[in-house]
Amino acid sequence: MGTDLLESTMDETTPSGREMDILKVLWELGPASVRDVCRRMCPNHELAFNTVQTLLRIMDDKGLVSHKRQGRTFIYTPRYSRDRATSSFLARVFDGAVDQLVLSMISTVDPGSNELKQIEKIVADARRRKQRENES
Amino acid sequence: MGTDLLESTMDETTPSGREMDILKVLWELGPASVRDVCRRMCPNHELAFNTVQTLLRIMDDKGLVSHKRQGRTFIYTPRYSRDRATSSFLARVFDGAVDQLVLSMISTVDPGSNELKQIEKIVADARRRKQRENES
DNA sequence: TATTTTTACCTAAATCATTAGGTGAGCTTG
DNA sequence: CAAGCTCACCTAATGATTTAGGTAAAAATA
Repeated sequence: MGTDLLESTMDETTPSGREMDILKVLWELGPASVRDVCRRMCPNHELAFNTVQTLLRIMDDKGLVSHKRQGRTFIYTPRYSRDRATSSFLARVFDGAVDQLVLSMISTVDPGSNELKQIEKIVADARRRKQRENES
Repeated sequence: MGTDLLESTMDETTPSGREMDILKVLWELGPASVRDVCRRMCPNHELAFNTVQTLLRIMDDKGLVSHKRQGRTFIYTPRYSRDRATSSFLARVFDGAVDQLVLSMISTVDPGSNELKQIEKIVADARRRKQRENES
C-alpha cells in the first residue's frame, strides 16, 4: 500500500480524446475505411477527411489500429479494445481496486432498482461460472 | 441511439496523465502543499519541485484543483473526484452503459469467487437501499 | 479522351502537455 | 545581521496532439 505513485501508468499508450472518438466508431462499425469513419463520425464535416486520415495513420503507427489494403483503399481495424480501456482506467484511477470502481459507478450513475438487479445478475452469473471452473 | 459521435466528450476538462498522478496524491492526502505532493509523489526527486508546482498552477487554472493561502504557502485541494473520473470514463467509452462496463471489468480483471461475492454484495446493498428509498 | 472524384502520402501550423531553470520576496538560523 | 532555504511567480524548451492543406496516382464519369 502506498508506493509507486509515479510512472505507474505513464508509459502505456493511452488513446487521446480524438483517438477515442475514432476507436468508438471502429468498435461500432468494425473494419472500415477512412471515408466510412468520416461519414459516421462527422456527417456535417466537422472534421476534414484529411484530418481523420492523418489520425488513423498515427494510430496505426502507435498500434491502436491496423490496416489492410482493399484495392486502393485502406481498411482499418481497431486493435485497442474497450476492455483494454477499462483495464487501463481501473489501474490509472483506482489502482486496480475493482470494488472501489463498482462503488464509484453506483454512486455516480445512481441506477434504478431494475438496473441494479440486472447488474447483480451479471456479477452472480460470473461468480457461478467461476465456481464451476474451480471445481474442475 | 447512434448520434453525436463528435464533441460528446471533447469539451470537458479531462486530466492528463501527470495531472492524474497529482490528483491521486491529493485524494490520498487531502489538502496539501506543493512540497507535500512532491514528497509523496517523488521521494527520490524524479520530478523537480518546480515541475510539480507548475502542474498545480495549471490545474488550478483548469479548475481541477483549488488553493487557499496558509501563511506564505498555497494549500491545494482536489476539485476533480474519482467519481467524476468514473462518470467521464463511462460516458466516453461506454456511452453510459453501466452494465457494459461491469461486464468489461469482470472479463478484464477476472476476479476470484470471493472478490466476485464481495462485488455482488455491494450491488445488492445498493439495490436494497434503493428499494427502501422508493417505498417512502 | 478530358474532367472530376477518391485516395494515400507528405508537410506544416497551432495548441496543449510536460519538464524545469531563474528571480526575488519572505523566513530561519547561525 | 548575513547566509541559506523555501516559496510563488515568470519564462522557456521540447515533444505530443489536433487540425488541415497540397500532390500525384488511380478510378469513375462525362
